[in-house]
Amino acid sequence: MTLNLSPDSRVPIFEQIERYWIYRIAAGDPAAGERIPSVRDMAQRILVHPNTIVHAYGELEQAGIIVARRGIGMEVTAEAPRICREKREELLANRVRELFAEAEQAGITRVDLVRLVRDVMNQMGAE
Amino acid sequence: MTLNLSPDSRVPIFEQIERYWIYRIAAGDPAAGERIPSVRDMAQRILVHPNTIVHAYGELEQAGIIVARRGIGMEVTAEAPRICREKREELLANRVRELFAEAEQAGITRVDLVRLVRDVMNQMGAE
DNA sequence: ATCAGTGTGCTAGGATTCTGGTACACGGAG
DNA sequence: CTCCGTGTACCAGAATCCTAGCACACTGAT
Repeated sequence: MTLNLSPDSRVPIFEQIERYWIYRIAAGDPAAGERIPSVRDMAQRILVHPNTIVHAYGELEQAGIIVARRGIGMEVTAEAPRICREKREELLANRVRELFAEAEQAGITRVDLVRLVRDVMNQMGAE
Repeated sequence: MTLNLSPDSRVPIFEQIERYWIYRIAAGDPAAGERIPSVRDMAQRILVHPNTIVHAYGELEQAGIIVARRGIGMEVTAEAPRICREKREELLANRVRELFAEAEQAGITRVDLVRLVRDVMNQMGAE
């Protein structure tokens, strides 16, 4: 799973970074007690200003997902896996809700929406 | 079909207005040759600054959906219905693609995604 | 003690979006 | 012609996001 930044996306970069770690921790890769890359390290990896990383990490810390250890790094908390799995569900559910809302405003019936979903799925390949 | 503005949404207000008319024209309500509300009238209706309406209408005009008639108003072009139906499909298809992309990044299998879609659908009621 | 690496705090500027206000040009009704 | 409603053009400010740079405080290894 790689972080693929979209600078032109409407979701801010700091939030793309935030989601990236939420999804990774939810998947169990950086487990509780382990650390995620330092602010400067992460900034250099993805070619983003350190302040943007600080912003993203600040959100994760406020959510209780990581804890800052001065001189050490950012450590994944014990509750992080549970929190991240919850947030993952919430994020995707919101996406689905947005899709339904858009379809409703567009006057598209659910049948046509299902057909559209199938078309897109086929178009993306059976991956 | 009512314009329900979301000022806190990530999609700019001018683009919400633009989509609103695309969906309405695609549905055939303001037919070709008819007019949509003037800049000032629309601004007063939805309590938004006229400049924001100008921005939205400018996008519609550049897409060939409306044509500005000075002293008269904004008139729906003959090609507008076709253009708007195409754009409607494109907008929704993009939403679906975004959902799949997000699910993939989150490490969610398609089976679980389908289950999530059903849950949200049931939660929204059988409307 | 010294040093490198870490998180933290601050100020500043550019880009985009929206709001606010003003002025000008065009067309139809009186 | 005069007036009103129309689209158009400009300038300015607030808010958010990102970039940029700098200084400071803390931790561990040397």
